[in-house]
Amino acid sequence: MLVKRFTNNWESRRSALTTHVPVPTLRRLPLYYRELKRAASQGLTHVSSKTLGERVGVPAVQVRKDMSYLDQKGRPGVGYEAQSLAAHLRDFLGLASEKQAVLVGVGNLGRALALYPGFHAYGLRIVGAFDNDLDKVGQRVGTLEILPVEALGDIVARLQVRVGIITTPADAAQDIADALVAGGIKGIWNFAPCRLAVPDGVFVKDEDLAVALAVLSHVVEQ
Amino acid sequence: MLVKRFTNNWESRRSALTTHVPVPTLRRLPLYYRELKRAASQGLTHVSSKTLGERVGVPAVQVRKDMSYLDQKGRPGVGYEAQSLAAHLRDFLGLASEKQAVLVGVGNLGRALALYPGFHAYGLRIVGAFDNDLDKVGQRVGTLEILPVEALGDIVARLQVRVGIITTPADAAQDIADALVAGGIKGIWNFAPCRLAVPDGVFVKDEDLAVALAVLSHVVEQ
DNA sequence: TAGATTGTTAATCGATTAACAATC
DNA sequence: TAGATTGTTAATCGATTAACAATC
Repeated sequence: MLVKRFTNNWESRRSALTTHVPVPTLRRLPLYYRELKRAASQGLTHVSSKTLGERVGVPAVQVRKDMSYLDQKGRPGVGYEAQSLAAHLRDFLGLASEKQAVLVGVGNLGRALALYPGFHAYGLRIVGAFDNDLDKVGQRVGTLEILPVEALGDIVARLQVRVGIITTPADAAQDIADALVAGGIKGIWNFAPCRLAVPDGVFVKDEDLAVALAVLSHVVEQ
Repeated sequence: MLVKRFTNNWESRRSALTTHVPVPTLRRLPLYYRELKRAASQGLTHVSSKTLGERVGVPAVQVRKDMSYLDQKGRPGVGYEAQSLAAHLRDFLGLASEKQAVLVGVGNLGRALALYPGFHAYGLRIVGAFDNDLDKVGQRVGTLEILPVEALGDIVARLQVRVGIITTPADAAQDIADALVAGGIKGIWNFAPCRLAVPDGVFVKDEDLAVALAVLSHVVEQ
């Protein structure tokens, strides 16, 4: 069932993505995970695809189909075991193992992300914050000292950091991406409003708030 | 070509969305807009679908197909007129007219969004910031005074605010959504990690950072 | 057993893309 | 004109969903 597939998706590119699971399914998994944990914390041992679907906003059959990609089985007439399914999703999504990340661009957004406590639950730990503004260098965001961007590639390489978060203006983003790639980064979470050129094997997730805003804007307009 | 369509998409729900344009296309439009403006500012009068596609990360034929949904014509052998196409996209997306928004939940993320200057270019103006923490009420974010959530519904109704931004914890989000809806809101940009129940006609755009993070996490894992 | 629910196949739906004639 | 590029039809691709037998 292991399928090699080319993903041309503009919002999550990677040259040759080898995976069991369609990207739309992959995006639903964290939602299932969230609701399974919620159910478990409420003392429920089992959750049906119907219930889970309602809480996440997809049809029951979609839930079952998604689970089939992961080879996760439920009990007919009963449902899925909440705890163990949550644990499987957590492992599959790689939320259990801590992943180090660096954040580049300590503006308002960068600062908010650096201070956001929720990432910890998803296994992300920001171990370095960088900025090219020498006035900011040396200051702190939370417990982190802001470092000069010149040190970026070196530190990424030395600490073997896997994830880079770019919260710089658009015109700086490509240089930052290049430095991250040179340091051996695996994935980039790009909040800058531009497309990044990266080599094969580096995954880019664009998080362009303007895109969401434009869609919202259009729909609200009339 | 006006088609009534039911959208069951978990990440952008609305009961009966009446539109010319498929949602995937709609999400590419702001990217085209961005690159067309960039091209125009560099003095280019025309941009081909090939060039535009390259900058946005989609095939040229995709660009042309998307433009055909909007009845936007290019000149064979020449391309699309950058200025006028950008203007059309701006109008279509409703970026030209200013839309008022309220923001609820002035934590780190809420504060960052409230201070984010980029929204202005997309026609969004945050006219109110709310929090249920009485210690925060009366303080300022930028030029805005933080107001108590009790005043939310009333102010939304009085100012006829169209957009609500929720940056509260998950357990508070539904109550906030209810208050927004009661005030007559049209669209909700929901950063809280939960699904909101809203009546037909209210559009919800979920912006769950954990979802992006989980996908990134999975891909980077191995 | 009866009722609930799963897992999977096949049908459907809709977006992407290939092909190519039309046009500047 | 020749070359570039558009616009659109039809083919393809892949995800969602309906249907239903299997199972607890």
